Amino acid sequence: MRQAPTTHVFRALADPTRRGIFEELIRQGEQTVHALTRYAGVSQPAVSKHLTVLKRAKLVRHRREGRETHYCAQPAALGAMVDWLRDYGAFWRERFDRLEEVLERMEE
Amino acid sequence: MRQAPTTHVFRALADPTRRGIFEELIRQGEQTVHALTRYAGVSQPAVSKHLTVLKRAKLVRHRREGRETHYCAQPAALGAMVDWLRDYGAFWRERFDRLEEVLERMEE
DNA sequence: ACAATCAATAACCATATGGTTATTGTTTGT
DNA sequence: ACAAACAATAACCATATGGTTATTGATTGT
Repeated sequence: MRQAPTTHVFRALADPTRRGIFEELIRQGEQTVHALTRYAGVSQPAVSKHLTVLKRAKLVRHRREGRETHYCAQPAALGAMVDWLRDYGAFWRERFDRLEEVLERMEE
Repeated sequence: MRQAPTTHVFRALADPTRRGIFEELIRQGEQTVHALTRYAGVSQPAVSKHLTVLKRAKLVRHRREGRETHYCAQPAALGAMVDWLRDYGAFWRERFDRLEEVLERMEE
């Protein structure tokens, strides 16, 4: 059974270790697998597998540079999630007000 | 290892069948397990288990009425996801513009 | 009273998942 | 040339997951 892209994104971010890796890439920018392994608290192969899952969801992109591989976040893939929330979550107010503030700050 | 509430929400919505049940509850409002089973395309026990997972994430609430149980969506639990997106997804523009449109329409 | 309906639980199963250690293939520094 | 470093892959393992059928408990209609 082929998975819809939305499901790929949701599933990829469902695991806390994997979400942590993605968050780290957002915060710190491009990182090598080595650096991410130091951060993640699991083995290097585990990190590589997580990165594969994130890559399948298009949440990360990689760039080879000699013996090291640099990964960076591609937050555009979060679009699927934002769209879904707009469709199914926007009925409910409040939290979106705070999001609106963020948007206003972004206008500056 | 205890799971953070954010992880509960992400995990609950990662499964397509479960997400479908939640979407149905958002769209159609309160439903009995029976009605959801007709919709979901899996067995009644499977639906019950999915509802348990959604309940753990506080995405649904239930109300007993005689022999039937009525479930309804609690979209407030999506707040965890919106917050997370604001923190890690808001760096990136475009899709948020469309979300902004939604917010503007909601002003009316 | 009793058959039927509804929903939860139990018991089970196959597969997916998240982790490990070991290995391999490159690339790099000396 | 060669040892070390980096990252991917292989092989493996325990447990979680998503499904099933069977059963149970409660409620309802006749």
